Amino acid sequence: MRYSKEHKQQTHQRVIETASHAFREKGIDGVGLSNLMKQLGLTHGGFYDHFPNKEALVTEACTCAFEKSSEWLEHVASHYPGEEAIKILDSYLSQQHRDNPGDGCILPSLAGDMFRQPDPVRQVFTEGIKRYQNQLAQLLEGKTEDSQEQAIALLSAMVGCLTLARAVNDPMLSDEILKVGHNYFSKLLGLESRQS
Amino acid sequence: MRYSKEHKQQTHQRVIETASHAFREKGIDGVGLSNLMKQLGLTHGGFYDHFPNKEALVTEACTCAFEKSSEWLEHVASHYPGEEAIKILDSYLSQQHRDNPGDGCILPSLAGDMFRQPDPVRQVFTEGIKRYQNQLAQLLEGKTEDSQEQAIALLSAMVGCLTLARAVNDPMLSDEILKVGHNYFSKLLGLESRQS
DNA sequence: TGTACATCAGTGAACGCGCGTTCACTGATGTAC
DNA sequence: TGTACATCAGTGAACGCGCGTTCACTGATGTAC
Repeated sequence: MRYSKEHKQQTHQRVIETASHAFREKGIDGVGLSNLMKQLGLTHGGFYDHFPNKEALVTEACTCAFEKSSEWLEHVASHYPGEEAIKILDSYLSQQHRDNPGDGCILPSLAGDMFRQPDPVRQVFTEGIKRYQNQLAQLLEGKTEDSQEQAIALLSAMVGCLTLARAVNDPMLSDEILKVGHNYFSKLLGLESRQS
Repeated sequence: MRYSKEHKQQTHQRVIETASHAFREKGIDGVGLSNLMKQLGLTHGGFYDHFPNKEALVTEACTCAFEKSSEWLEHVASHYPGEEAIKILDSYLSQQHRDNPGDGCILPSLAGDMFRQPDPVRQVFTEGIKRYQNQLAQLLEGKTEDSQEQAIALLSAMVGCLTLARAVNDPMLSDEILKVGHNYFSKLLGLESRQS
């Protein structure tokens, strides 16, 4: 079949977005290219018209996931001026986020495997984390003097908290981890005094 | 070959301990049973004299890793009375720990994959995390009223911090993540005022 | 003390399976005349 | 407007590979006599 000029680009983008979701949900090794293409109504052979190999897809899919997080941060920044930080905590440490890894932040899903990945993928993560840090720092700016440091501490804490909340199979413990994390990490930001 | 009575038990234990290290270093899917047995000077066929399947090894190896963490906490508790919390942070967020995942805490290595694992493995993690929380809480007891909550918040934060420090391939950023995490999370514990 | 035998931890060939990757092919469509 | 052709996104059989798992076998050793 021959298609319009943008058709191949669209397919390329669809593969990336489907993969981005699937990787977060099932892990990188948990997603086979054959199954992935089938999800899109295509066959596995066509994959190599779009990417030289699986690793290239992984880097593009991770880039895409970080991009989504960046957009989310911008969205929060523009819609909740003055209470960005607490909104980020609310959303990041929500049951909704915990229960839908495929739609959420890539860090709790895949960061734990990063030190075992080839360098191009780690590179994408490194840049993604730096960008995350910068954007968070911007939102915290003015509230503290060391917003860059606060940003990376907050990101670390949120990632760990969501990771543990997902890991346990006891729903009550999981809920508690989210609740306690939300409570303590807002203290970390000095938000406690603002709220009370 | 026929051996002394304890010989099989010893082999069983050696498999578990080698696997426990290998899983943390290479991930569960990254460790093949054939290679694992070869590391021990055995052949892959013998594996099934010790375990019904790989999943059983995974649960035993994870249990073993949590046990090691528990011993480490006890060690800190008995050797640094009065400054347990800061010693835990020092050690957990150290370059040594970051650079040796195989010998370290299982959580930054494998917790991110747990929500994709079968239930028996998640069960081991759930119990391990509860035990971690209780032991940490005991060390914090007296310093705060809500030591259970503080314990799980601290654990979350440390796990996330080490995970990100390992994920990035920029050594300076990685060091900074550790340093900033150490700084901020000791604030979270109210240790800052104690030290200054 | 010496010999025959039972035990059983460990061996290694073989299995089916899904993986990433390759490649000769297809066939609908845009284009040239 | 109608026809022949070139394009190229997508097809699907085939590849080698490592995986988890099975199983008939081995052979050193403890034990019985």
